[in-house]
Amino acid sequence: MIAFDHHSSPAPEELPSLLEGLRMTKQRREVLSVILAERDHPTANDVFTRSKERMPTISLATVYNCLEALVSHKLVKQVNFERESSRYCPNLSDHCHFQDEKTGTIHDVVFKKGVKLEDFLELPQGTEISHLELSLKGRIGY
Amino acid sequence: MIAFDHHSSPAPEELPSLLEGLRMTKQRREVLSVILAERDHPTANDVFTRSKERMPTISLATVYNCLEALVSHKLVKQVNFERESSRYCPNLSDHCHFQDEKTGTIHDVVFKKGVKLEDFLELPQGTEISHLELSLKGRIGY
DNA sequence: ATCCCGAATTAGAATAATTCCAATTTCCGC
DNA sequence: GCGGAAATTGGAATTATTCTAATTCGGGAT
Repeated sequence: MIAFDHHSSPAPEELPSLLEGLRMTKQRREVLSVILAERDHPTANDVFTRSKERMPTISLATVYNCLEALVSHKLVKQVNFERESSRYCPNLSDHCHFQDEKTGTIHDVVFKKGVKLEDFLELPQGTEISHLELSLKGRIGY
Repeated sequence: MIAFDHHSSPAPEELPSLLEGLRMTKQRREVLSVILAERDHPTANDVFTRSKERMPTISLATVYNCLEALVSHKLVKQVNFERESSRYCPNLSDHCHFQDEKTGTIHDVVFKKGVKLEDFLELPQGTEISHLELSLKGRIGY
């Protein structure tokens, strides 16, 4: 459709390394599968609602716990727009997010092939970036 | 010191246009002066504390109101790091933020001269970006 | 298979940042 | 100086998230 929305889930062969040290409980599997099922960047509460359909006993606290476990094991990315509630994203490729102001929809936006931070930022040498989050808002040419 | 921390406040001649339609009450002036006084990216609560020294009757709600007025009139920028509380920044130049994980200190980081979004992002044509926020975390080569 | 123990889950309470509300107060234009 | 719209105020309300303490789960050792 549009150039947004390239998508990449973990290649099957790299899953084991990501799972290292993460006990894959049924709640975590459920939460992960909810996030993998659609790529619409659900909030914790969205995930909670969807998870309950197949696992009615799951609690919101558990959803938060699972999300934090999945994020810290890099199976899922956490996405923030200003002070809105966090959203979760199954696309593990290096990318950032664009929120359509008209609809609220969030689209993945990929970096151009090969660009490095130093190409567009005046970063003092020796700076090690451990985390980067780029969030855009605007309108699409409909 | 380091290449971070370029700083630019509004040029005196463009202030009038920014102030257009903004009633500069004494509370707003106080809040603005607190933010201008240091470039340490204070939170709303920091601003509240500092403002109270010279204006003991100011309320937290007013600080929030003033901040929102100043931000929407582009006299101040709002800075977000994940879900931390918002911080406020007097640097109006196009820039982004780096948080030193060791100290928590936030540094301004400028974009390389002349870079455009399309240079490093795969943006579908026709996309109009109205807001961009890039937040970095990491360590400085001390 | 059973026992043990640390880890995960749960419900609900607690916290923190921010926003809302309704009652003044301020202050600009007449 | 007066009227009215906008701003300020204190406190209550809201919202997302985290914490707590009790319970349950599940994998490894026996």
